[in-house]
Amino acid sequence: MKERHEHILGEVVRAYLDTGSPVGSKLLAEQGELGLSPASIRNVMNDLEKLGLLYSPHTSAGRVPTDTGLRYFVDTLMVVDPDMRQTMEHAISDHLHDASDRQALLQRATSELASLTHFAGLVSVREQGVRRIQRLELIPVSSEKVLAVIVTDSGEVQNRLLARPNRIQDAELHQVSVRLNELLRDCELAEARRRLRMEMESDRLRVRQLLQDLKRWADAPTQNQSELFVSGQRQLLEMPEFGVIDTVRSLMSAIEEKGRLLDLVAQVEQEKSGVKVFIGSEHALVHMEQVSVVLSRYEGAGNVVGTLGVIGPRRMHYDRVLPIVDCTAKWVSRMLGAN
Amino acid sequence: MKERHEHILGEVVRAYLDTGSPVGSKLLAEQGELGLSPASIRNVMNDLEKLGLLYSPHTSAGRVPTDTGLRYFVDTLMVVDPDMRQTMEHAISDHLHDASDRQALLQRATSELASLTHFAGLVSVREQGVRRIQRLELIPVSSEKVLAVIVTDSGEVQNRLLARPNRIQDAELHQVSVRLNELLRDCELAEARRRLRMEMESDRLRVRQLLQDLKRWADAPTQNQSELFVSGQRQLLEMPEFGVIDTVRSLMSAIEEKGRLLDLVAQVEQEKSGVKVFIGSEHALVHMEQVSVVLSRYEGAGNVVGTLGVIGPRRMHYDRVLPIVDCTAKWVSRMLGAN
DNA sequence: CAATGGCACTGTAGGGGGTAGAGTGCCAGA
DNA sequence: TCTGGCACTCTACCCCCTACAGTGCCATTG
Repeated sequence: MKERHEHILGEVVRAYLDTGSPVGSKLLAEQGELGLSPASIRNVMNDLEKLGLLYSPHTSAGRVPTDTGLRYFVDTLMVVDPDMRQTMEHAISDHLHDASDRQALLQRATSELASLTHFAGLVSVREQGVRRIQRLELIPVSSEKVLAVIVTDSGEVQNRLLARPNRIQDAELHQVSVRLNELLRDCELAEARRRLRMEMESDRLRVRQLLQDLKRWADAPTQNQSELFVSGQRQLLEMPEFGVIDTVRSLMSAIEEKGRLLDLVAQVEQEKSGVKVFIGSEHALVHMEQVSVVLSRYEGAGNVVGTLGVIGPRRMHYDRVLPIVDCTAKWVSRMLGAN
Repeated sequence: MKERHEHILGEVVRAYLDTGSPVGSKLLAEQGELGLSPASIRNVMNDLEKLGLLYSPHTSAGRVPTDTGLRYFVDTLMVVDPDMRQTMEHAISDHLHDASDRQALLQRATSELASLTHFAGLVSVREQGVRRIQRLELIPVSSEKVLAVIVTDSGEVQNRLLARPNRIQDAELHQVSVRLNELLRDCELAEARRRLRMEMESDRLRVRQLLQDLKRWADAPTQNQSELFVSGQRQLLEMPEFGVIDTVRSLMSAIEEKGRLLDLVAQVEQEKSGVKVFIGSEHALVHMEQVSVVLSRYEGAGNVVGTLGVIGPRRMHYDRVLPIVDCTAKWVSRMLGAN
């Protein structure tokens, strides 16, 4: 591909990203970036159309970049303004650096992604491999309830209210707590279940019911093993390309059917790191040909792995969005690593 | 108002709720419910229009009930099918009865509201009056982090990860925990702040930094003092009346600007209990004249008070939605009371 | 006197035709 | 190799027109 072709493709993409409407040869010529007459530009555009990088909606409209055209732009033509990247990085670190816990961190990450890009921000968490119990604590809450707190090695905290065994004293409860901690520390979930069952059988602790409850908890399919945080859906409604209610509808479905979107995409990038872009039909999500997804993987201590990014219209300023997603992923990784 | 007028108003409302389009005299006559000719029906409809209960979008369209018309229907004409109510009650209790904690309960309540009504379900929680600390626990998590858990008298649980004081042993940490429990038990937040400050000054515990962190936590504007759970926004997109993107937009804004919606409405029903309905412009939310809100108050142990309900199109089957909201509120109250 | 059938009136939805504008492809000429 | 010119094509939009639905009013009827 000749340099001129690349140049013109770049201009078409830029103009299209700015305006959203098909761009014609006249417009580009008047813009004066390339010092060519409309006719010459038309010739080149014709070539680009034959190459499958542009296409015209109809005879008398301008040209719109195809998915492949945008991909070419993202992969080879796009340059990221270092100043802009710097600014973004500041904004991101400002918002993330003092998050109090993992939950808060990820929540802020989504909302920061959303507010910087004006699209919907997504963050998914997945525990890779098996979780270990790092700590288990029983806290008397009332005469009938005990609060059980479990901390896993990935820094996740889970609470549950359990029934308090009859007439058990705070002190005794504390002993049970200490004993269970010895028993279950650094235990995988499966192992924990096994040990709890054994403990129940020996019933040394007069707290059969409590153990039963704990075991039931451990038995429950660990639903939040894969979570998804989303924010800024509303901003998608502001996008002119989503004037058609149908697109919004499928977009929202895709987001609400939580896992599917990210699971699907996360599979693809199992090994790779760095930012990945799925433009239009590349992600093969039905009815979402007008939608692009920009994702990056992040990692933290204790086998925490996740994917984070934004979902928005195909026509987005990739040169802005990519660095934002990239920086956010790096910061989240850093903060989870320091945990 | 004569019986015939009421009868016809009822039929108009029912037909409108079913179809969503203006209903004409011919349709009602053919339906055969009232054994009158179109002309007679027209006369009555004319009266109803003068009374402000119906209105015609234009000369040659049928009639649509006004907000006042719908209100009259809801207040005096509507009858609730007891079988239907029974079925709903079963569905609701099935989904709520085994919720593990408050958070889970309320979350389920929203999603149940949403799935039964096909509109968006809302549940807000507000701590009425001052919260007291019922229990505070410090749990060592790693060599650098301590998990602080606070249980309030309303049964709410909050976690936060704090920095672990240098070289402090588990045993000592436990002592601090016991000591703080004595100090802060049954304390209001303001009082807790005061005591923490005093404690910090005397610095008996060599854990100044930890106390500082705790105090900062207590200082933070208690954001989740008023929470809002929402689910089923997506279903709103399916409603034909929201074909116009603008309505959806304002609806989503109203929902996202969390508190405003419910706060505003909750004020109105400070003292009253039971289900309240706000039809169209009655709630005075801008751009939401086509939207109705059905709410009910619920109460739980420990000063927990909240509002719960659905938000949907003005054209909703009130005879279905009202009992659903009512039952849900009753069940949530019951379960929070038993806590 | 209440109910009805008839009739003229009115506003909307939706289809057809006509026009302005934008952009293209191609070709001849510099 | 680039450019200006020209014929061509397609859309967006405006306007008009008709079909239709439902009304209000009035004279008539039981």
